[in-house]
Amino acid sequence: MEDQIYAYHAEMCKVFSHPKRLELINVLRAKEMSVGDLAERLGMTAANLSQHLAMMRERHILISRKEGNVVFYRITNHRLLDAFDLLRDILFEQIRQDAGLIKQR
Amino acid sequence: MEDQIYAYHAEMCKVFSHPKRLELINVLRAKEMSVGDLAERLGMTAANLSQHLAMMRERHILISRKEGNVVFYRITNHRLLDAFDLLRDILFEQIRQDAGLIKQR
DNA sequence: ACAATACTTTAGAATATTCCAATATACTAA
DNA sequence: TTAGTATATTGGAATATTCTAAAGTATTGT
Repeated sequence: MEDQIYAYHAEMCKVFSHPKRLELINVLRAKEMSVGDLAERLGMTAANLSQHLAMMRERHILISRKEGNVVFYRITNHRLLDAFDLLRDILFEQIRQDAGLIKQR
Repeated sequence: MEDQIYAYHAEMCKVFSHPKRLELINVLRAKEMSVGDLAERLGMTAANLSQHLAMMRERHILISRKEGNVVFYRITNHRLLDAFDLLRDILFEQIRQDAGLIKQR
């Protein structure tokens, strides 16, 4: 039971463990976007992007909306951005500290 | 440059993307622990655990302290636990919502 | 109906992650 | 010095992730 929670937790975190998926989340911060626009913005093929989008949709991180021929994606729960920001902040703190250790010598 | 940040960000998040590493972080929440005790608590071989510990050490998530024969590990930056808790919370929220959708039918 | 556009899916190769088993290292105690 | 304990590292097999290329689906415009 507890193990199951860790497993789900890890599955959700896998979303964050790819640079392009992080960029995607950051780009969708303010507004929804079409697959085509996202592909251009991120410099990826539509096929590859679509795979990432699918895995994030399955995990309920993103939802899509179809308008004619075009599919728009947006972030499901904006608290996810709080997690994104917090992790990035911790990273920056760490980088500053590591830099400090080098300077000290 | 911006790409580099996403790459580092993703590297840090990989720590969270394995159930046993999450459990490890959660167990080290309150206190440092020896490798032996951790191995027993998590039900892993010392060798396997040691590999996870090494990757977390390299990313400066954990630090170790040696006392005689025994190595103790602890969390470097406790803000990481805030991220852990936030992500878990988002997960629970999601599970509740998904359950709600099923009940509605 | 046909071609074009936007996106998705599938198959498979390349790469990365994970685990186990065996060996290596560091320290302690006899 | 030797044996024992605790941890780390290495090599290799099993599995998972990622990307590319090609084919598939849905919708629009002619």
